[in-house]
Amino acid sequence: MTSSLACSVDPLLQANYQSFPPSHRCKTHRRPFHRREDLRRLLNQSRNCQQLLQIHAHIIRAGLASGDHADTSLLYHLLRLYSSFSRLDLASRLFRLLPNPSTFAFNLMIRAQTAAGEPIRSLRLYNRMIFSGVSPDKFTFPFVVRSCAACFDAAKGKEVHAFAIKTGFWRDPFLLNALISLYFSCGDAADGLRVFEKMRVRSVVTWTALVSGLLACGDLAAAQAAFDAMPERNVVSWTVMINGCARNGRPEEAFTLFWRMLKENQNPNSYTMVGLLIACSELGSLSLVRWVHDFARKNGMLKRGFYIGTALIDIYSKCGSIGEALKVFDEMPVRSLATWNSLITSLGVHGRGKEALELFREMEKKELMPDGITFVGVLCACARSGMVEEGLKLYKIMKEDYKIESGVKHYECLVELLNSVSIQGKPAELSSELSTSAQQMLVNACIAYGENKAMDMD
DNA sequence: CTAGGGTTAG
Repeated sequence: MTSSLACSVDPLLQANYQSFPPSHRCKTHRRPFHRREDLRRLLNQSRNCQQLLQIHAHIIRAGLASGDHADTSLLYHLLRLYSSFSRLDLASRLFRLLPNPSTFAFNLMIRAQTAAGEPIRSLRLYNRMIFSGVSPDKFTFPFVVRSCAACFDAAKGKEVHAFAIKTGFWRDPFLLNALISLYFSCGDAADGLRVFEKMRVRSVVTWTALVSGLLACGDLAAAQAAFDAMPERNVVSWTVMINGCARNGRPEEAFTLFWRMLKENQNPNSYTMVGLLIACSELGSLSLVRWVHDFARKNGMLKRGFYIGTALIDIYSKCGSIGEALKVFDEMPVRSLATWNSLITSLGVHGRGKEALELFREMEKKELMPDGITFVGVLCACARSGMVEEGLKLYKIMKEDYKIESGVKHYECLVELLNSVSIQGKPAELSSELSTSAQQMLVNACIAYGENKAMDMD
């Protein structure tokens, strides 16, 4: 029974087909599907990745995955669905097995790689596409330019730009808008502006890309002028401008823009709220944070997503209200790593080290991968709550178990840890306070920190 | 299958 699957190339899928419990397999499908229409219908109805894998197995069994009867449209459909479920791993496996990947297949993969935060792979794929003689189309170029932007590679962007001109896509608005963002985000304002000026039809998106680019270069005045000159504005344009003011030391203007936006009947969304919260942190006004929070709640923006919640935790804490930060965390429907990091850091800063560590443990239990920022949070929490031994133990865990490189921030926390020993009035002989291995680690850390500052403190 | 905008360390 395995033979028909075995020739089908991918052990993962073979194992997958076999791993379905017989009951499940039989209930939905008595026997493998052979008809393309059935398979297509199933693909259209699929709600999760498990189902996709199952259908994939059926496609293979029906002999439609390779050879003379390969049904490329089915496979491309499947490829699209894998990437829409953010399963880059499965998409790449499938992609590798396609006999002659079409432009469409390459486009899907190039886009999926960038979306997964792998812009370099995305660019490599583009190179391979060109090299193997598959012609790019109008979809390809915007994806590739966005990958260049993610790599801050303006030179590669120019190459792609040139090739797009050569192949006749020089006036594609999707490409040109992407190029504006690319050049500005690489600090190349002159080229960004040149693209903008050459465009004959400028959509809201084009204008917004310009405003956003000018803000990224810190040119608030030019951005403001461009914003005022826009023929029409939408939520994104307003949000970009609000965010830009908030991040460039003009929090009041961020709010002024927000009132204007409401007056012009533009509906703000969660992106807008985050911009306002950044402005709040600049203003340090707890009541204003509460107002924004309330506005977001009343407009149903807290029911999904984690950006507003994460920003709220950070800002409530910075405005002194750790209680409200905790409440936000508890009520969040979804959390990201940054959400956890934010609360851990907040608790630490507020001297509630024990709770910070509890939260860290809970995170580990949930098999959420901590990162360098998490450890800055826990180490700082330990330092401020005088938990020296725990701090050093965590530092060790960070390096040995999680293989996270320590950066300057981590060393700073270690120095603070050391300080906290003397703050507590225990004179600087760490010997009485720390285990031998802890002492050794501390010494090593201080040496690695590169200066004797740390040692001088005791 | 296309575009422009967001969270955490300091």
